[in-house]
Amino acid sequence: MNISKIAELAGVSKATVSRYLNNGYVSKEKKAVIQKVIEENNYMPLSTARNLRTKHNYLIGVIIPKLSSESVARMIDGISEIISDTEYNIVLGITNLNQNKELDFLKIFKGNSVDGIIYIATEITRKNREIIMAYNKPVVILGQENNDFASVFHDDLGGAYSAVSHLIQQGCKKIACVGAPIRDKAAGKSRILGYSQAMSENSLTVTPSMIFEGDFSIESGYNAAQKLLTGTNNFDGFFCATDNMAIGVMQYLNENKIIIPDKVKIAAVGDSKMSRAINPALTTVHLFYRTAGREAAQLLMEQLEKNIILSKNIRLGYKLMIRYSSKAV
Amino acid sequence: MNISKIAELAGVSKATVSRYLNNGYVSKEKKAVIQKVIEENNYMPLSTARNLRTKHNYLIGVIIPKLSSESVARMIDGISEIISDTEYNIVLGITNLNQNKELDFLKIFKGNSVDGIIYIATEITRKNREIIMAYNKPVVILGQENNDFASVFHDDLGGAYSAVSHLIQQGCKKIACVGAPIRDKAAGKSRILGYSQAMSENSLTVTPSMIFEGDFSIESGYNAAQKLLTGTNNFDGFFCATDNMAIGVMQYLNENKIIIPDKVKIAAVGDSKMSRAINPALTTVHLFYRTAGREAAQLLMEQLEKNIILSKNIRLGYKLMIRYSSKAV
DNA sequence: AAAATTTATGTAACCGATTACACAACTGAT
DNA sequence: ATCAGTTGTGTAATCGGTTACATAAATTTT
Repeated sequence: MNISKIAELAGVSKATVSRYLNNGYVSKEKKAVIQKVIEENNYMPLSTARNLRTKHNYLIGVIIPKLSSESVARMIDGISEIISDTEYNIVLGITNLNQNKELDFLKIFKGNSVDGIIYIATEITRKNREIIMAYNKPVVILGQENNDFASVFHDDLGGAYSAVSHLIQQGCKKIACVGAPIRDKAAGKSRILGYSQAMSENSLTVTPSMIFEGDFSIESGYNAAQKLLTGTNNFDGFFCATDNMAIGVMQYLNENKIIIPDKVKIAAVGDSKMSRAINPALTTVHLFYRTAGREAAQLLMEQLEKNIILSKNIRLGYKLMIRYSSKAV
Repeated sequence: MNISKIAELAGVSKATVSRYLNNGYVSKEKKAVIQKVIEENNYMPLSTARNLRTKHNYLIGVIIPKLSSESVARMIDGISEIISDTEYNIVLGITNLNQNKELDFLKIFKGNSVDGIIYIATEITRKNREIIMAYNKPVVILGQENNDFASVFHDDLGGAYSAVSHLIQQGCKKIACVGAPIRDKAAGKSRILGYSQAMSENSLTVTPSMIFEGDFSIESGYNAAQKLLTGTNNFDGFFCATDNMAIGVMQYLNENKIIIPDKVKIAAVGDSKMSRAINPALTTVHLFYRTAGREAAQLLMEQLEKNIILSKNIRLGYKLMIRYSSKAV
């Protein structure tokens, strides 16, 4: 069933049917006939054909490192909240933290004709930038600041800074840092920087041996605690770049009967569901992931609607959620 | 830049360029020229045009209730693992547990021309079935058994049965059940059935007041515990249809100084990351979500490749992960 | 009442690829 | 040397919509 058959059955030209579908000039009488024929035949225009002519695809590509991460899931939920009011749909590109896959998806999406891209990047390399530059459709970088393109990001540095400052206020003198990979600008570099800044502003020294680079996993948090607590190191605080790694740290402390928050206080970033569920509840920085997703989607939609390319940058705040893991005793 | 321009620049017809792109007969010499021109111009064929002609879209629709659920995330990870080896991409339909949205997506996907659908359904109503029936492309129902269409699902009943049997073995006599909405065939109905079956087979009575219907959330687990433990009820065990709700139960027990597993033992279903992270670690049934996603994707791919519609049904097993929360004291 | 505008409709071109068909040239088998 | 099969290429049709253009009728403005 196609537009020509419908036109034939309705006794009009296919142009008229097309106008009916796109709210063009059609008389009441013909409207009624066309509607009837369409309903009877359960006709639905083939989007491919329309897309070819109109150069619209009503698809936006979303490139993400992985799904099984609460922060990513929340951002996508935010995106989908905005998208679902429009006639756009989301095409997912899951890279599994593989740099080449990111490039692949950028290429595929270019060819596969999505109308725009939301890109949750870990690291934006020169190559990535080149591809995006050559892409003549709107792109929004989500989760990290970027001056070349539109971006929506969190105040990772500020968040980390506030968490570490809080630990210091609660009496910590020697705070370890379990960071994320530094090539990850937002979760890695910025949060470690926030840690360092808070420490130095409070005249607390930071040595490289106080910092462990984890990989986001619970296990790496566990390993971090194990490694950091060997020898004469007697930390009284842990700052973790992610809740997940903090949970690993807590597991290790637990197993070794190091009481939280009596002996060691902990703070992290993420405010995941788990941070509230575990015992003791974890002090952590809330980042507005869902809002970030919404903002990114809105920014993309604005560009698609107005058919322009913006390079607006939106920074979102944070909120320190103080819970039991950092309580002064 | 389109195929005609490339053809012109390469001094051949566009048919030859198309053959070059699709591994048809092209002489070595022309191949070289075409390749050069394509590279110089960074040409990439417009998928819309190809799709219109070939009736392929290289897109599969994945309908899910929500993303911020570990089980769903794991299933999609499994799907994407299989998909990423092909030239297909995933179009996401997030329904937010809204029945109408499910219908909408089924319709949109039909028009938007995805080549097949993987449908993680909660409840398959008559209307849903009708739409899918009318859809002449392959559909795989993921997460619940279905005789009308291809499906990949877990042994929810068996899993729940084994968890409850285990609690009984550990000495529990009076076990409460925190279930999921019964209209959810898999997580709701089947798991409650598994609970009931294990109880009755061990000559333990079940009354309606021993069952609470939660909504998947941690809060509903908390509320369930609160409600179930009022009055003279003195449960010595809790079976929860999901880890999330079990965590809510544990929070309540914790706050009320009811020691786990000494006073009350707990078992759940899901084997989420959280179930390992919390203290005490939660005994829970592992379901092979990632595998399920892979199987569903493979089943869909098989149908797409062979251009047939199958209604194969694949049941996956389970594995009881025994942890501290159900330890006999 | 004439002119200008809006409404209504059909014809045909177009979007950018694939592919059936025709035909030629080359290869190998008889 | 002839015939069949494989390889190579161009022309033109096709997929199913949208839209520029032409034209006519209905409506509004002057």
